[in-house]
Amino acid sequence: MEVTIGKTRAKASPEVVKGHFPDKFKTMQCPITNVLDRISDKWSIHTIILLGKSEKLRFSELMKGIHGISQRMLTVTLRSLEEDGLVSRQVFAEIPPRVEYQLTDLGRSLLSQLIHLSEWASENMTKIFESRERYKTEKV
Amino acid sequence: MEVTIGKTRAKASPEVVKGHFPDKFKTMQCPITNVLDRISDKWSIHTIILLGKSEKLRFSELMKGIHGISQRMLTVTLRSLEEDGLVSRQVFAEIPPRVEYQLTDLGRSLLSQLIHLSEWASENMTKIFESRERYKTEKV
DNA sequence: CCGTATCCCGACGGATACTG
DNA sequence: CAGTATCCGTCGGGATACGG
Repeated sequence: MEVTIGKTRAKASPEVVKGHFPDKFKTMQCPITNVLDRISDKWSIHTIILLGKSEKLRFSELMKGIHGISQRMLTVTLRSLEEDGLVSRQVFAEIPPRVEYQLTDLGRSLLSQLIHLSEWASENMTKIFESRERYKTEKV
Repeated sequence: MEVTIGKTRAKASPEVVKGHFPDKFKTMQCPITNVLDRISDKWSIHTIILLGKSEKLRFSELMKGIHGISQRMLTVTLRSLEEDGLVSRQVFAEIPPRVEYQLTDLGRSLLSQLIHLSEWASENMTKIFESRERYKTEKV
């Protein structure tokens, strides 16, 4: 597995090469990096894991389930998950409006990976915290 | 597996509750979130994967291997990986100086998780890119 | 209820210059 | 070589207000 990071633009104009890279160049990065960037997003991970626990969830249910997320970030997160085909969105023409989200097959296949990752985190966080403490005191 | 996101401060003073949360409160988040935050960092993932390919690597070798990273971010990344006990750092008292980094056992156990994740990414990125294209055209 | 639009602050991280 | 220190632009994302 070859992972190329950074911008893989062939030959950009010099004034673009220097300085910061605008958003439009992000899509031209290494594909794996590109995909991992989305996946590794904090809110995305938790949204997917939460959706994995229930078949379908409404917007407001997700808000309650993901402690600390703002309405804006939930919307943004759900849109990009939908864009990537990981989550499906169904709007009901009712009053009051109802919108239901659920994982797609692709989303569920990612879920299992994320569960492994978060299990690793929960199994090893004690070691990590101990290591941080050790590092802190050594620094003093 | 219960995942609590966000700030779990019990009762902060009102003027702190409102507005942004400074760095010092990040450590008081949910442990799993806390650990995942570090792990899901773009540069950390690639540093770990690169270190997984070789037994030991020098600072300059890592610089070359991780395309696009700055000296500053490599230093910062390596320090936090060392702090978390995922990477070990060995300094040789030579002129010119030599510093070698390698994964710890903990780091290697994380590596296998990350490899699974990036294999998932490379297996499914076509689907994801197709989905993004579809989304884009639907939006028009 | 489920968003979108706007404002705005502060963290992230690149560029650069300097050391042991 | 392997960093550290500083400056500073960019942008993620919270708060808020409003729309269908």
